[in-house]
Amino acid sequence: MNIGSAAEATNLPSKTIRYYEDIGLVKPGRADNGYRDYSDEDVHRLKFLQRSRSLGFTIEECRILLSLYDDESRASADVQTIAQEKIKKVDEKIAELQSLRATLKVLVKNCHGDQRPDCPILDDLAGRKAKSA
Amino acid sequence: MNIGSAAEATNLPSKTIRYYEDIGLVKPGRADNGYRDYSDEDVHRLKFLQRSRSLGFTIEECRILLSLYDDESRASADVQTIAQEKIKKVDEKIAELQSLRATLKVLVKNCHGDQRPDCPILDDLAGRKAKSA
DNA sequence: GTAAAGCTTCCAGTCAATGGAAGGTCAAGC
DNA sequence: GCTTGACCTTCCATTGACTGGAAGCTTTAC
Repeated sequence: MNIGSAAEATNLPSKTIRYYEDIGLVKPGRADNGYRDYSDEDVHRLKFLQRSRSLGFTIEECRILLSLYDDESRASADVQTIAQEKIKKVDEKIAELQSLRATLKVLVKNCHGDQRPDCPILDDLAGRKAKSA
Repeated sequence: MNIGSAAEATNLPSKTIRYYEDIGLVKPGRADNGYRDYSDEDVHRLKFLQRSRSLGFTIEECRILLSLYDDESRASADVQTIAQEKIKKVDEKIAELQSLRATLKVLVKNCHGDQRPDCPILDDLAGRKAKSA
């Protein structure tokens, strides 16, 4: 299977697939004409990568997950630990964004949003104390 | 004021402050010895940048906000629009992370997390259908 | 035969810094 | 006066995970 078909099958851009090869995540064979040739197994690994990347695992985490996937004797607990750590990180990120959102909301609410040049958002960014709304 | 003091005053690393100068966001003067010399106004701009970056505005958005800040005749509505767009992006990101989190939770829940080699998380990543928990 | 699509490699750029090397300057202590 | 260390300078490389583009093959379609 050529890279274009692999790209279609995995929903990954060809560029990304070549990049994954560059960093050693997949090792497709080569056809006589020099084109990359993806086996079903290669495509499977690419799908694995697509799914785990879309779940927010970093490339290095994906590398570990793949090696655990390859390791017939791995402990299921090892994988669970990685996933749990990822959930924790996601939770932290969500909390951070929510706090950010709250601050932005306050700023927008206090801003009259018309053609006048005075703007409470800029005042806040500049560190000036805003009048209470 | 030397860069170290400016860094302390703004809670930004010196490296970052030099970078902001590189990309034209602040233009400190120079002392006779070649050291950067930050005026109160410079420090003020740096604080503005620190605050707006920490609120999730990109560098380019900060550049626009600063130019609006400099522009005595700007309309408050322009700033409000930028902030509202940012809120929308933050909302999208939060929703995405929450969906991600839900998926990870399901995976972890279905995983027995012991020393056995079979692992529903890897099965899912590999695209195999998991047995319902 | 020729044009387009698809493949190859290689290099540069993205974003927002961050790290480090090589070297100049300054203040304190002896 | 000398040394030590902190602080400053510039410049270049690296991060993460791709993405874009150029130059040049091969294959496919008509």
